[in-house]
Parts: sequence; C-alpha cells; structure tokens
Amino acid sequence: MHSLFYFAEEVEYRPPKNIKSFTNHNMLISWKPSGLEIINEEGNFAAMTDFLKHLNEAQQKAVKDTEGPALIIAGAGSGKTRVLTYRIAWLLANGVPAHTILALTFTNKAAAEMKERINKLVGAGNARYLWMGTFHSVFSRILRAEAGHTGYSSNFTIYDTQDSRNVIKAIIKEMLLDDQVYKPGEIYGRISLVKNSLITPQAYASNSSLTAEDNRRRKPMIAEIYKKYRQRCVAADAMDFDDLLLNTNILFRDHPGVLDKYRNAFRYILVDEYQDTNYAQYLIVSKLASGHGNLAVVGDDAQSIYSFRGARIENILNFKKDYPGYKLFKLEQNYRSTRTIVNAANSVIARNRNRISKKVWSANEEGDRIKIAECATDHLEGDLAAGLIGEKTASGDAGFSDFAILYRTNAQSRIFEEVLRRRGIPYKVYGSLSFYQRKEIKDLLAYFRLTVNKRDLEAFYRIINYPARGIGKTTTDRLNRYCNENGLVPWDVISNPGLHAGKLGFNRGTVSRLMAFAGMIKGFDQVAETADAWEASQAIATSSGILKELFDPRSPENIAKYENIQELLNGVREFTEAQKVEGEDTSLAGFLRNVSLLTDQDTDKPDDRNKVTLMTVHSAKGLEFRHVFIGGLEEELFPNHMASSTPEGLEEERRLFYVALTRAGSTATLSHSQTRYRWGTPVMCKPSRFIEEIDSKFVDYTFDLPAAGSPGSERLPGRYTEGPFAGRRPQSGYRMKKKKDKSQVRTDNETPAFKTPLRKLRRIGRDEAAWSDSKPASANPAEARDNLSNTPAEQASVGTGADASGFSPGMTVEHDRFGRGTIKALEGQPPNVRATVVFDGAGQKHLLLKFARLRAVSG
DNA sequence: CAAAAGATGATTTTT
DNA sequence: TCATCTTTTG
Repeated sequence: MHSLFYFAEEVEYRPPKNIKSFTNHNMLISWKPSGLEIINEEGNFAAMTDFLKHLNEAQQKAVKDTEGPALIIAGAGSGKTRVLTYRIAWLLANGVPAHTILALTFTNKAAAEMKERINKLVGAGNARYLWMGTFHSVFSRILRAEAGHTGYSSNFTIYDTQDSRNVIKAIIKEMLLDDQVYKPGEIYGRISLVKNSLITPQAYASNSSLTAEDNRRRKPMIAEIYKKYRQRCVAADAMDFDDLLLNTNILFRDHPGVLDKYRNAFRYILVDEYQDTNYAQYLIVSKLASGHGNLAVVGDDAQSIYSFRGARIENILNFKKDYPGYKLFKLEQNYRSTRTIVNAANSVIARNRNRISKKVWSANEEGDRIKIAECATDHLEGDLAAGLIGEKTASGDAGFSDFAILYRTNAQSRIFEEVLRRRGIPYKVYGSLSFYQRKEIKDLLAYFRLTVNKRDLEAFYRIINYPARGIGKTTTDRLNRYCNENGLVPWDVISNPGLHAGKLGFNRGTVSRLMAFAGMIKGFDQVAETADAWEASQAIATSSGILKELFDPRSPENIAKYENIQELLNGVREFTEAQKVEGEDTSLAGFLRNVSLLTDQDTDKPDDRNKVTLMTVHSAKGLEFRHVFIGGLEEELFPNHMASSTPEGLEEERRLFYVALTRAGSTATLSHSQTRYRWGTPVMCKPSRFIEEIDSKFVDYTFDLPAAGSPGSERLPGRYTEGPFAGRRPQSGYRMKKKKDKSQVRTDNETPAFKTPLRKLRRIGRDEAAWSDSKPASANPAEARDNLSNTPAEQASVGTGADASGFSPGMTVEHDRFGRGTIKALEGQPPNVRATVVFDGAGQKHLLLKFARLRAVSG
C-alpha cells in the first residue's frame, strides 16, 4: 500500500494539493485480513473519544448507533461526509478491524476525501485496510480476485464508454442495420440501462415487454445487438463499467460460497449517496448486508439527480420496507447556507410529491435575498455574472474561488468562458474532455492494454495503424470479418499468420507489416514481463513511435499532446515508485488496473486555486461556494425540455434546481435570458417556472446594477422593477435589437485583438492548452496573461517560446514532486532546454524545462 | 491512404 | 454553433 494520501500520516495534515493525475484511489483499498492495532501509540485514542464534540446531537446519534440497518437522511449542507467519516472512525475506535468495514462511494474523489478525513481522526495506520472506494473500483477488485469464477481473466480490460460505443457501432455495421435507426449512442444507453437493471441478453430477449417496446419503436434487433455486444466483450476479456456491477451480481448469484466469503468479510457496510444507487448496486449491497444487517446508507432523496443513468430514488424511499428493523436518522441542520437560501430551497422542493419528509433549517444569518436577473441575451447574462464577480472581488469581499457559475447544459459554458476571458477573470471549467479521454492518452494506453491483454479488440484496432504503418481499412476490415466468422480475435491471426494467410488472401507486404506489428507487441510483452511499469511504459512510448509522431515543436497541438504523453509517463513513474515503496505490484498490468477507473475529476491542480468555477449543476453536487450564479433559468432549458414531459422528469429537474440553490453559502443569483442562441439560431425564452416556485419572500426582482461606465455596465437595459416579471417588455421584435446590443458589447472598450479560437482550446483540453496554443496577441503582456487565465509562474514554467524559461543557474526552484532544489546547469536550445537540478530531497535530476513545470522560488 | 469538404445531430454523465 | 463522423477528392 502506498498512495500519496498516506502522507497524511506524518505529523500534520496536508490537503492533497500537489497530487497529480495518478493519485490512485483504487489503492485506497487493500485486502489484508491480518491483525491490526486499533489504538496507535501517539495518543490518538484520547482524540477519538473526544471527537464526538464536533458533532451535533443528531449527528452523534447517527455516528454512535452502529448496529443494524440505518438510514441517514442528510439534508443539503448538513455534514453528511462528516457523519460518515466519524461513524467509521467510531467503529475503528471501538475495536472493529478496518478490513471488515466496507464503505462505498460514487466518486474516487469522495472516497479519497473520506479516507483522508478518517486518517486525520484515527491515524493513517489504523485506517489503512479499510475497504473504501467507488462501487466500480471495489468490485473490479473482487472480480479480479475471483477471476476463476467469472470467465474473465484477472487482467481483464475495462472498456470506457467510447470503447463500448465503438463496439456497438461496429456490430450495427456488421449486421447491416441502418445506423439512423440504430444509433450507437442510443443503443449503448439502452444496453447500459438494462444492465444496470441486471437484465442479461437472454433475459432481454425473453422479456416480452422490452421486446414489445423495441418492436413498437421499430428497433427489433436491439436484443441481438446486446447479445453480440456481450459476446464480443467476453471475447475481448473486457468489461464495461456496467459489467463490473452486473458481473459481480452474477458472481454472487452463481457462487454462493464466494458471496458468503465477502458477506463474512464485511461486517459493516456504509453507502454514500444512496439515492443515486442503481438496481445493480442496490442488489450487491443488499446481498452483502444480508445476515448481519449492519448497513448504513447516507443520502438525500431531494438530491437524486441521476435517474437517467439508472439511479433509483426508490432505493432510498423504500429502505424502510427493505429493512423493517431500520433506524432513521435525520440530519436537518444546514451549516452551509443562509436562512434565506435554505428556506427558499425548501419552498421549491416542497412541490415534489415523492419525498421523505424533513425540515432542513439553518441557524446562520438571514442573508441576502435571492436575486433574479432578466437579461436580454445570453451574452448579457455572461456579462452580468462577470460584473458581479468583478464587483465583489474588487471590493475585497471575495476571492475568485468563492464563485461558481452553474448551468444546466455544457453548451452554456462557452459564453461564460468568453466573457470571463475577455475580462481577465480566472476560471476553470469542469466537465470538458478529460485527460484520459484525449486521443493521445487513449492511444498510448491502448498500447499498454494490448500488451497486457492480447484479446482487447478496441485497443488492437486503435493502434494497429497508429502511428501509420500501412495497415489500412481494407486490411482491418477483412481481418475483422475473418475473425468474426471464425471466432477469433485479431491477435490470434497476426501472431501466427502462417495459419491464416491463405484464407485471408493478404499480399506479402501486408502480411509482413502485420507480422512486424505483432513482433513489436511481443517485444513489449517481454519488457512488461521483466521491467516495471515505468520502464515498460517508456519503452513502449518510444518504440511504438508515438513520441516521435508527436514530437513537433512547430505544431502547438502536438506540443500539447506530447506534454500530455509526458504527463501520463510521469504518472506511471509516480505509480511505480509509490508501489515500490510499499512493496506492491509495480507491473504495467498493475498500473492499468489502477488507471482504468480514474477520471481527472479526481485531480486538483495546484494552480486551480483562485479561480471561478464553471460547471453543470450535476457536477456541482456535493460542492459549496459562497456565491453562486445560476444561468439559463428558462423553460425548456431548465427545466429541460427532454425531461419535463413526465411528472417524474419534472420532479427530477426540480431536485436539480434544489441542488443548484443549495450549493450557495452566502448569495445566490439566478438569471434568465429573453433570447438565447440554440444550435446557431436565436430563440425566445420564457423564464423558468422554478423562479416563480421560490416563495416570493425570499427573492428580489429589483436587480441592483452598477452605474453606467463601471465594470459590468454593459449589462441589460431591461430588468424587473418589482414583482415577478413585472414591467417586462413584449418579447416580439426584441431579438434584432438585442443582437445589435450584443455586438456593441463585444467590441466596447475591450481589445478584440485577442482571439484564441476557443474551438482549438477545447479540442486540446481547456485552459491547460491555452498557454501552448497561443502567443499573446496583445501588446500588453499583462492583459494577455489575464486572458489566458494563467498565473505568471505557470507561464514561465510551461512556456514553449524561447524567452519563456526565465531560469538561470544558481536559481532556487520548486518542483511538484521533487520539492525544492537549485539549478546547477542549463543546456540545449529553446524550446528544449534541459536543466540539471539538485533537489534538497531527491538528489540531482535532469529535467526538460518545457515539461518539468518548475517554479522559481523567490529569494 | 490522407486531407478536405460535406452531413449530421446535439441534456445531464460520479464509473 | 460546432464537434464529430462520413464521403469525396487529390
């Protein structure tokens, strides 16, 4: 065991700030049934008996009552995580061995956070063998351990959504079905949903209501696609995300002995965000808990917002039926928000029928009313938000990180980004292309995957001709068809071409190219067997030609990609070193096992600290900000037209709105626009019904705007003066006028010169890419810097230009991993300057400046 | 076989 | 609008 989180063990508690992408949350769990000292020598016990002081009465009860089923309803901001962590700490303090406690979360981040807080309470040594992680990571681990019973190997690949879609797409094509009717994404969604309801292909085909529905929708072949999809996954020794849960259920169903083993192993089970569990998760939990019944679930029915992914709010609503002897704990005191915000949110959610009654309340100050702003256009909405942020930060009232701009759909982020960029307000956007979804990362990972699992079809087809090696579509198509007809995977064929060459009819050139590829992979095999993940990954990155392919200092896009590859390799190195320290598996397979369930949501970049947060309401769940701006509160958008046709859908939208509102600690500002560009055309928008659903005593329609000429003055001319939407203009004929306004706003006292195409930015990956992609176009470097929303240090450290380094021998620098050090020498020509640095802790290292992210330390 | 032009179709997305 | 996929073209 390992993981940077164990740093928390040392004396003082440190937040996980410098942890790079590869902090491995899967590693947070470990199977060690050996004895364990519960009380460590540093006198933590005193602290433990003491820690209940930090809890209110309701929380204490929920923490201390550990036996039997418990339903903990945790209102927004009521200290849910605190109760969960203290409950676990309490169990540990009372002599329950860590390895008998299973705590399940939905995100790696949540697991990591809890682990850390528990470490802080009881000491990392005592928390070390907790089984804590996401459903997917915990059960993938069990599936690997029980590989003998599942038909999969212990090194099975985990297909991500993109892989799965590709497989489905290929199947649809092979079946000669019309992909207009059978849209791969949609089919994948349906398969995913039925999997989460534990419906296997056989069950699907014999389920008359499902097949009848498919027939009605003229998609009778879905059952067949599903069957083939599953076959193909099994053939590839690959599981998709849903398989991890489905196969766990199958494992437990078909092997009662295995179920018993884990049922006995986990004496205490805790589930976070129970309202978001799907049927597969629900059933796993209930199987494991049957017997001792020590199951504590924590959640808030009012925050169930993932039904579209198969989450079942009934799981939490029916807990009392499932576990008749249950105890109910309600955490109703909100510590996060003002009374106004809490009560306003209550007044909205009260309109939902399907709920568990509770009275969330706050003892905080009353606070400001919720401001409602009507904007003429979506751009003005952005200006409004920016103006608000500008005002509050200028007065020293708040920092950028106190703000969040929330929206219903990702498409809305663009306008906010534009405005914030123009104003030089630093921001970060969540929910863009994640690190692991980038092409170059997936490419290299595919090499790793194929090396570890020769049957991994998606990896195979991804890299067979990347970098280009003259194996084209004709070849792969024929290969693919041949494999499907003969029940083979392509690796079987190319690793032994003599057996198949005749039947395939490839020409000699093709055969030799295929053989060369196979030879290369076999070589990687050798390396992976003998070397550790770090060495193997370097060898693969080099020999595969990926590094060469991307090494092109003239193309900004390639530089960014090259750097991403470097970052991945750094991650492998960190993993390898951490594993070495702990005496654990350092193999490439080990790395892959751990990396495939990671998302970079888990990463907190150190330079993300003082920035405004932009995200969808969905991804804001669980977070809090002092000032929250919610944009686009319009009918059809929020509530969204796709969801609001059914009463259940509308209720979920309302819960989503509830989540949005309750993110705010101090102020909430809601805005809606009269017109909005949707898919390129302007449309008229009506204010969202949710605005009116807030009890009017908590809202303020008179939006106080800064005087003309001050920052933020380019906002809307039309606004409320009183009452809900009183004095609103007639909407027709408004559009053209507003469009004109918008163009004025755009050029008004701003430099239009700086125009990094946002498109490019997004493709490479958000603001990380900004620096590599653009030279400051403006004459004023400070302004350009602001536009890029990056810090000067970052500019210096990652700049690609010749002037960017700013380092000289003798300088003291800091590195994320190696800490402080002194530059001994610099060599090479920009942009490939190499620095020799002697680090205080880590000794002498050679680092390429453009990758090393060194920071100059003042003095 | 790769680049360029055209077609398409677009809530939300913890894993 | 705009990213992604497919078809066309050199």
